[in-house]
Amino acid sequence: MKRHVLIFGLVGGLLIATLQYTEYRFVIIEHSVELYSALVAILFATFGIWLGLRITRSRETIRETVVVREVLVPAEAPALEPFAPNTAHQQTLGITARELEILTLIARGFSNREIATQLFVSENTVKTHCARAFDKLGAARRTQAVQRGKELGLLP
Amino acid sequence: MKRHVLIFGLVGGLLIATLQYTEYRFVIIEHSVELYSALVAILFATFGIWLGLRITRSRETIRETVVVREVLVPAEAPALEPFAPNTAHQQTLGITARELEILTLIARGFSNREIATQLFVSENTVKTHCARAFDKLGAARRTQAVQRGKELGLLP
DNA sequence: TGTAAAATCATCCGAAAGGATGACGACATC
DNA sequence: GATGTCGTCATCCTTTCGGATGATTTTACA
Repeated sequence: MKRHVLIFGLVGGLLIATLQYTEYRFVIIEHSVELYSALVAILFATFGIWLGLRITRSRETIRETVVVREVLVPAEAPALEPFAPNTAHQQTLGITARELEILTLIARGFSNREIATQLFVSENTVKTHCARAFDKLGAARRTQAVQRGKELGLLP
Repeated sequence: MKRHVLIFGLVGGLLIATLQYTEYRFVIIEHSVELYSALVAILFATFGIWLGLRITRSRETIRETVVVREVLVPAEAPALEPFAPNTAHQQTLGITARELEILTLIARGFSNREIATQLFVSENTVKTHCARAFDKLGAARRTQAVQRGKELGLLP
């Protein structure tokens, strides 16, 4: 904690030094004194805020060690339901069955190559389906496509 | 954190230096001081905002983990909204809070670059966190990591 | 005060993914 | 027979990811 005060003083001194050094030039430009003082004020204000945040931080971390260690069993075992994809959204978006099939495989974490192997098609085909599905979902990445798919109830 | 102070001082000094250097030109262009002051103000404002976000970030993440653990205490009632990640699995796998944070952003479909922007860190850092999280989860791809994370109750 | 864990950042390199585009055959429908 | 959709496959090119590795800084804790 001592270090912060030291840094504070150091920066302050440095600013004051530069202030003294550049003072004369600023006098030449009339009315720039107010500007300059405002700048310094802003500078010190932000720095002060920073310092305040910095100091108040270490106090809250102590609380963390107190609370920990409890629990288990979030109970996350949904029944084996066959999952019915939302065909309404699927059709309005124009997503074909094949594209949805590939989307589910993407959601399970398979790569394009693995998907191609599983479906007995070429990797290029998978990529084409991907591109079309992404376009229809408005997704730029497969993770985004998965997220959108789950939002729309297309994926389990 | 020392680096921030250094950057702070550096930017300040640089600005003052350029101020000195360009002073005469601004004298020639009469009364452009207002424009100049506005520019400097904007600069420092953005810098201050950046600094503030940068500083408060780590504190918020810490506070978040505290809240999460407090939520976990009533284990019998599976509350719907605030989603409590399974800390048991998280700790046995050695997944840190930061890694989990990045995992959730991955699950939401963000790219590494987007995540880096949101968290105010470099893309390289995000990639490092990714690599470690993937390793701990036994995942080779981000989609796979998301799938594993959901299986383990780490992600909503 | 020293240490260990965590977080940060970087570089190199190869693999994977994505965009754009064209093409071809099967099949259904009008 | 013309048209349209779907599935298939390809090439070229760019971007993104991921692995490996090393380094520094910050934080927590003993």
